Amino acid sequence: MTFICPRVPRAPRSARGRGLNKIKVEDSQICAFELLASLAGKLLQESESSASSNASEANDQPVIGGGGGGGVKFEQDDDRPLKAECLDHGSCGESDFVTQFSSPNSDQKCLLNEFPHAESNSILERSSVITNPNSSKNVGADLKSMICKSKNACENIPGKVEGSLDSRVSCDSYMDIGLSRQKRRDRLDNGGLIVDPCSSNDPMKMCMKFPAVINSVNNVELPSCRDPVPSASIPRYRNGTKLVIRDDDGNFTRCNKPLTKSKAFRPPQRIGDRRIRKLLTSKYWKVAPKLKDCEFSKPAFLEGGMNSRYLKRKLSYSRERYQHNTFYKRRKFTDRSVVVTSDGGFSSESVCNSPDKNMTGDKNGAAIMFHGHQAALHSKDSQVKFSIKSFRVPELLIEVPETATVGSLKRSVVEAVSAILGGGLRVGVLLHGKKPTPVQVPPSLCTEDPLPLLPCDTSQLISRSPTTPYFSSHADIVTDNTLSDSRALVAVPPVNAEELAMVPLNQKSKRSELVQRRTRRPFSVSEVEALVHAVEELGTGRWRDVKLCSFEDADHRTYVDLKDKWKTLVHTAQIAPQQRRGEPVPQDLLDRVLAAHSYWSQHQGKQHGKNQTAILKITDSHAVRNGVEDIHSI
DNA sequence: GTTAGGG
DNA sequence: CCCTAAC
Repeated sequence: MTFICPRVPRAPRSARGRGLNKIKVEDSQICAFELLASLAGKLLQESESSASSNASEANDQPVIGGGGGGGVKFEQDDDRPLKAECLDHGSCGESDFVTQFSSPNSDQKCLLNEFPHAESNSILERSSVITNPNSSKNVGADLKSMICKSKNACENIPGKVEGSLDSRVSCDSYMDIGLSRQKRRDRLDNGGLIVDPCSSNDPMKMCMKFPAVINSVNNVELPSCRDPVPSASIPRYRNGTKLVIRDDDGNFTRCNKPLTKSKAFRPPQRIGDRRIRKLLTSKYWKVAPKLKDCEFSKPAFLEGGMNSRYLKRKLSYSRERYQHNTFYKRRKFTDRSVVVTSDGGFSSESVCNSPDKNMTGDKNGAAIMFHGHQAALHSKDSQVKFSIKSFRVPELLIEVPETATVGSLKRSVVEAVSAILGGGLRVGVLLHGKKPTPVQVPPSLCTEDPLPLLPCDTSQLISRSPTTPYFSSHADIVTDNTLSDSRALVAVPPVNAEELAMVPLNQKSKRSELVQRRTRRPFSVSEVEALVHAVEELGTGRWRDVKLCSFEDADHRTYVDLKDKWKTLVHTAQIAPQQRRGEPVPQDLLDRVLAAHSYWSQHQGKQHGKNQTAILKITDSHAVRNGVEDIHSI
């Protein structure tokens, strides 16, 4: 899975910004998916294997993933006891599962971290579970795992885990995630647990297929939140990438610059609104060299809490038309900083809206949120839900114009990634070396075939869910314990409408998804009357004047709207009453519409003055009811 | 930025 | 209502 796009070399400022700049992100490539799959597999595995464990109050949000790697957080349901082996700790206060990924290059084996028993909380439990995948088939364990990007991670200390975790990703159609009883005490200097996506059996092969390899720099650490030895902990953000795009000047994408002022004379909103809206169009998404990101994004960024509509009005008398959805959506995008890192990592960090504010992502990996729902201990149903908060794209080349602005760069990245993932995401999980029953999840919004994101055999597809690079999408993996063969069921719950709206699933829907239509606001009779009157006076070719004349205060009516309405009015007046829909328009108004339409059609509509008088006459005459012909006679 | 039309 | 070509 290599995505090649133009790269933007980090050249001297002078050099950059000239000619066609290209951005290439390819360093420290990581197969986030592998990692994710591995984690998911572990989780599932754990579910199965874990025979008994006390549920822990997972108040803390354990975070997996060091600064460099994807963070995976496993948290246990408060409500539901986790059936796992607790190490004499009774209840585990937290289910922290910290994992670190080390550079795959160096070692393709999964390293097992050992956590002090005394201090380990749920981690120990989980570790034990992992260690003994086969120990129990009763999956009472209720795991709620969340991969979060957390700043708290820094506080976490890598712990040791008894047992070994072997996560491997097979090169064939699916990811093979398995747990190995064999303890691998290979530890990285960072002391993190290493999960190597690459199959230990055939590392080379793995690497070849998955260019993205975990760099040592990008190790994912799974520190134990309760690790007694803070010193062992590795700063999460050591290598963590806060995705922020900087321009050549080092300016961050988030712009504090206020929106440009609006014209004093004409309704200022036009400029801003139009511009904003245009920016949202595909054309601008591709390249918006001359547009300042700040112009449209700033409010969203800075005014995160503000009502988008309010912002617009405050900023530029914007019309509801553009403000509402546009800003809203943009804010959604912009709230998440996207960074193109020189080290090749593409990732995003999203503002986690979830209760867990500790969501942390690793630049190298994907952050996965696991929602564990464990049924009763005796329940046969065990569910593990996870959502991908972010993940890394091994290679992404984006071509941008030299004049590209920060905003355009960001959009380009988003677009490119969206294109890559637009078709959906395939995730294969293999538990205990068993091939899960392929489960196809109808992509809720995908209309196109998914792009072969992974060199996997589609036959092994067990999960296919629409997702996006950094915008949270939720795919729930449900493990049905009733299935002895470790079949993993993947359920894709309805996605939040807003999320969907902001997540382009494919090229085709991208535009439509990006810009939401304004809410429909049918013209009232009074509005129609005002419109008719204005057109009678001004003609049909001066919509801006019509707007200013009769709808100046109606921010939600643009002159284009008025023009459109007139068009529909004319049509309405020409069809049989039975065919008309919506709020009935008084026939007299429709007659006036026809009259004016006919008149201005004959008079090219732009002159008024004398014509205005004429139209007034027309409307007052009975000729109106007799159709166009009568008007001509006038 | 507006206008005019198709979608 | 949206999108855009053409002004």
